[in-house]
Amino acid sequence: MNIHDIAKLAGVSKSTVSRVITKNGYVAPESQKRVLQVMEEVNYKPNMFAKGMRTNRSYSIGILFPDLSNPFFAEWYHVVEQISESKGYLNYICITDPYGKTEMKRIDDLLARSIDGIIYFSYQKQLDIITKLKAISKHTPVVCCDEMMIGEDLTHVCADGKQGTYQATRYLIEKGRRRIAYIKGSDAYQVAYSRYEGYLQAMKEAGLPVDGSLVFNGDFKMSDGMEAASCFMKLANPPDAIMAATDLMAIGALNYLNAQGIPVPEQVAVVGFDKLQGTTETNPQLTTIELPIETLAIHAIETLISQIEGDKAVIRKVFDCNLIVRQST
Amino acid sequence: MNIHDIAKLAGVSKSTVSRVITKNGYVAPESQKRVLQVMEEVNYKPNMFAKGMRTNRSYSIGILFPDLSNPFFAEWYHVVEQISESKGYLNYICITDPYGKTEMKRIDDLLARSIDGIIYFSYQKQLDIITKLKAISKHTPVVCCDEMMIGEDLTHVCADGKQGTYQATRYLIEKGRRRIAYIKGSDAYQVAYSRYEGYLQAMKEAGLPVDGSLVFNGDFKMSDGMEAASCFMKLANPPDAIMAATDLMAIGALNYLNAQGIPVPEQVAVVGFDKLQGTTETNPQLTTIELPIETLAIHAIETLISQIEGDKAVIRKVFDCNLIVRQST
DNA sequence: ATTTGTTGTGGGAACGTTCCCATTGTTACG
DNA sequence: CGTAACAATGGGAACGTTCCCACAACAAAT
Repeated sequence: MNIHDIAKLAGVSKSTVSRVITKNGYVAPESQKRVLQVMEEVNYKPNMFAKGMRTNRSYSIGILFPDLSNPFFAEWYHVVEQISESKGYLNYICITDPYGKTEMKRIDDLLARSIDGIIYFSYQKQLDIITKLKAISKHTPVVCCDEMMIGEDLTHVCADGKQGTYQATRYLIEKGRRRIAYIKGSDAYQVAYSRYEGYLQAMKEAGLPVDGSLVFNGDFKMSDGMEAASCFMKLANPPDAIMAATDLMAIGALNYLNAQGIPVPEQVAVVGFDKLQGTTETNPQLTTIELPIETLAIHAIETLISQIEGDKAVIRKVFDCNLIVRQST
Repeated sequence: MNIHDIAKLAGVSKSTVSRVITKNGYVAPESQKRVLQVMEEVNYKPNMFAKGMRTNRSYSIGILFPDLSNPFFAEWYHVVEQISESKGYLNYICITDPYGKTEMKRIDDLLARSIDGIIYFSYQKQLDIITKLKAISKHTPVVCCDEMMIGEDLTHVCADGKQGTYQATRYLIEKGRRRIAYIKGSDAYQVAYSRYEGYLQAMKEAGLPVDGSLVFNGDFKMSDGMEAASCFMKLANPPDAIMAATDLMAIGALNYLNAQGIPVPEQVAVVGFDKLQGTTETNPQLTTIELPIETLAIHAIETLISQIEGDKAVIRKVFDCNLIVRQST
């Protein structure tokens, strides 16, 4: 069933039908009514291929995630999907491996499908990908969502994890904590490094030394948090606060401290990062740094769509992370 | 840059270029080489709209999830994405709300994009959707992944949660447990009900009464598991085993029992469902029923693609869930 | 009375592929 | 040597849209 059949059934030309569909040009109210009625009756759906061939628009967006099992992405996408659908777009989701080896291939796959725009997430900063994204953005809008893109000449919408950690560290210092330990995420993840930098900066500004034995290299797992806390508390001079690059590791640390009967926050304060749902169910409730997921999602998709629909400027939006003070500090 | 330009650059006709691209028909090795070389040089990408208009194939698949925050879907999709990409397909991901109000709209959105196939997940059994899917599957392959579709005349690939729970319940009975409590998931979710049925069937077959006070209506949250265990253990005649419809609720129950100093598994055995990663880190390690996620994912996508590529039969694959015996029983 | 502008309509080219058909060599075989 | 089969090629229609263009009817302005 095509535009031609509709035209015949409604007793008009295909041009008139096209004008009704695209809402473009003059068409008599009566003709319009008849065409719409026929389209409804036969459940006419325009052919996207033919439409796309003429307009070069697919109403499809490509999104690259490094790893969907991270609840951040699931939550972010929930919000994005709703907005994009309401504006007429559907999203391709590609999972790139966390070490970025498959990103090029996925980007080419997406471009081959004439997507209208790309949203890009990654765990690592890769120069060849950045070069490619810049080239692509000359003709197809690209929105990057990693804070490692801050400073690059690419549209980006992200949160400032460095600022978040800096803020939390300063808060601990103001509350009188002096020996503040830090559980890092894996260096392979750029975001982990940014967070760590916020800690370093706050310590430095306060004139506090960063003791090497108070920095633990974790890998985001709860068990890493337990191990880190165990190492810290066995030191001759244990810390009076523990910050972790993720809530999961903070919960691990909390579990260790609870099991050992070390009072939190009296003896040791604990701060996480992410504001996972589970962090209100810990004992004591975990102080954490909130990643403004919904804000990020809304701005990412709205920025992309505005660029698809004509906005040409490079847009940079960096949102702050808020410290959520609860019982563990 | 189109097929015409390539033809001119390679000194052949567009027909020959087309033959090279589609690998269809005779073409001299020398011509082929030249064409491929030119395509490489100018980084030619065929126009999917034009291609699709002729072939009616988009190499795109639509997937409907009721809720991406459930780690099952994330893990399942990781596997599916890799396979579909290797076979030349990319996937649209739609999130339908858990109560199924937006499914119709999303299905229409997908069909408007001429997807080659649909994979459908839902939490609830809805007759109008089933009718629609059956109609669609006359021209576009549909694979359903919910066990509520067992028995319907629709291709499905799913796990048998009833069988899994049945098997685990029998195991507990064989080990001498007699008062077995069950923490249900919400009735709004078909899968929760199926699991519950397995429990009922095993109890009935063993001639054990199902005491109403030993069945708790939960809602999948960890706190529901704690509450359930608390109710159960305060009974005059408390259970000697607790099964839960999900690991998360089982972990909640375990936490309560540990906090109360009730020995697991000596006094009460605990069994979960899902085999979440975290279940090896509990104390004691949780016995659980394994949902064969990878198997489900592989068969779902391979079944769909085989149907897209010509297989016309309705295919039904139902996989067993395996009991993973660990320390909590 | 002629021009100008507005409203409404239909015809046809174009988008970039695929694939059918016709044509030309070349090889194989009776 | 004639014919059939095969290998290689190019021309052109078709897919279902959009959009430019031409044109008709009529109203308003000159």
